[in-house]
Amino acid sequence: MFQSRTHNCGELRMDNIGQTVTIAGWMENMREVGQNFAFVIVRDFYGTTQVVVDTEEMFRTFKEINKESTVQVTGTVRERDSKNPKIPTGDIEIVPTEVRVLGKCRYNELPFEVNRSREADETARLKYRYLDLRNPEVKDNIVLRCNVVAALRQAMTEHGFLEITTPILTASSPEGARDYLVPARKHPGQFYALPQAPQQFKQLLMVSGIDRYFQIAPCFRDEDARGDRSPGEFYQLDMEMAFATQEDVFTVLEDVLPPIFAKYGKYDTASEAPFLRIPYLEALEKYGTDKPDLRIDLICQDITAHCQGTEFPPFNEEGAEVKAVVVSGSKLTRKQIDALCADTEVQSGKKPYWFRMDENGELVGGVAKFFADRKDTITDALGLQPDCLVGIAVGPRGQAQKTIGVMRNKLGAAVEGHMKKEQYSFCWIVDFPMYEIGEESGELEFCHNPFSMPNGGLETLLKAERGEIDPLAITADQYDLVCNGVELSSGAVRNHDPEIMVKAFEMVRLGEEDVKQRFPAMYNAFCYGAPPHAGIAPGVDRMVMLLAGEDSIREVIPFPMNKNAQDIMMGAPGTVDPKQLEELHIAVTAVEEAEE
RNA sequence: GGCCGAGUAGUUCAGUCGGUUAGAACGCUAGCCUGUCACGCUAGAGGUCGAGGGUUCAAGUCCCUUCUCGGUCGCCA
Repeated sequence: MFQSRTHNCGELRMDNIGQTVTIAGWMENMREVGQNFAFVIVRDFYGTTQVVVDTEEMFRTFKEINKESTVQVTGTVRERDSKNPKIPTGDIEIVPTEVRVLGKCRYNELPFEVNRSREADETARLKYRYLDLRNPEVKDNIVLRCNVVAALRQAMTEHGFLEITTPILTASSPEGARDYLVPARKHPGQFYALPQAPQQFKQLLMVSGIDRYFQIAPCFRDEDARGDRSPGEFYQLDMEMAFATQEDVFTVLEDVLPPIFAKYGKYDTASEAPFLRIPYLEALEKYGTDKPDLRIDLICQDITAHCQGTEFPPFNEEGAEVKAVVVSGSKLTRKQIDALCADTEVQSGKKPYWFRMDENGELVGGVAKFFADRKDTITDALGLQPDCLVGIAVGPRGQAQKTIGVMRNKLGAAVEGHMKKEQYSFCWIVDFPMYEIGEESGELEFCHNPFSMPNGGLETLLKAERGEIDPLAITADQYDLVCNGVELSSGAVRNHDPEIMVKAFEMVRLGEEDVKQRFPAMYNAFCYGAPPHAGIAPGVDRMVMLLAGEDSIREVIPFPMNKNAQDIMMGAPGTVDPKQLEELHIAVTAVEEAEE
């Protein structure tokens, strides 16, 4: 029979010497170092403890047990002959008197070695996630996640926020990502949708008089995965404040996040409150992206004016802008530069160019010859010194910015001394435009979401309507929190006025009926007296990923799905019993047909 | 959906110009070893080279098709 443990595998010390103890855990290893003499390592959540085997009977007992079986060991604690300072329990060992197998591991060969699971094929890790999680390095990320979530809860509660859960089965939202749908048994042909975010509910809570709301909220979006984006589902620290401005929201996060990053982060936090605020357009111009990695000290520049009249055709294309990023002290070889340019082209969709100033102050390599007739001007404009490498992007503004932004990241990481990798650098991106010209439609569309309050309110929209200002110049108090080039969070001061909401929709050729139809609950609620309100929703998974210093978001999710949104451990998604489909009034078209 | 990369022993990988019996490390099995801690030493077992087709006297290697996984772009209010 299984008895209670007296100790876990991480706590025995010199003080326990002489005591009779019972531990339990997984048999990690058996090192046979002599005839009928061996060391057995037992591992549990808390650590590992060494059991010394020095009788023929015990040796035979342990030798029959497959690694990774669970065992219970009762014995006496004694001081080790040779101690191991690398292990917390390294001063002691247990001389066993009784050993019991609690859960047999039936296989003497595992899909991977537990302690080296991070090197194993990801598919195998995900299929045998329970083995993967036995690896302390893997488990620690999940423990970190628990600690971070607990700290977030505590901090938000201390700031007067109430944690309120909102429905998981709700209505499909007409905007945004693809929905996950759930058939409604009692309503043939109708569907619930899993929430992409609790956006509308939290705004309704504001109208309800809840002053400060938060939730560690599950969000569901049926979009493709990325390294930093889990397919299907993820968690946000969703929050909203009534009678609040953008600054009020910033103050809360600048108060809540830094201590958590300081306590649980792998690196130091470089940013102090208030975090740097960068207007959206300035971010695009200086960093080539709206999620700049401020650990890199490079700034992009526009050199369009200096490229007029060059012999290089791309510089002279209609509407082309030329952007440059200069990195000093470059020792990159021609081969390295080419590889870097190729990577940039893959990621930005546009080939970048380059030239450099050599150690003698001559412009050489790449497109250098096109600048030969204006060497002094360009040297002056870019502040070139010997051993400077210049990355160049050409194209319509957006394309050129994107390309130079990718180039900036790559050069910053590749050239010594331009990136402080081991720190957290925060910034707010502010003043997002309210509208943009849609690439497909060619007409005015909402740039991000339609819930934001345009700066200047109704008056601004009316001016735009009268043609007094460019609608593209209208900004919103909409903001992103960025850390190390990762978009941690997006938020806004919301539009709480039905009249302004309708007007905002009219700008994109929609009207009152569209607002009512798409957001009936919110529109109705706002007609009953809504407070001005603002909020934000930092991604929990991404935050933990940054804190853990991981590049893949799957390392901080307990049971992640693979790239194709499959849980190969559980077999999801999978087919279901025809009877279930019948109850749900669902007919499945032949898959082949669906794929045609 | 596009592009790039990968798929060879239980695992991680190597495999030259197409050429004899497809190798290494870890793991596994057996033996040796009384202070190991990534224990060490000796020996052994273990392969549908992702799948299908083709070229060839001969294919892990070349060609075509296809599947799977990863990265990336699209997408992600």
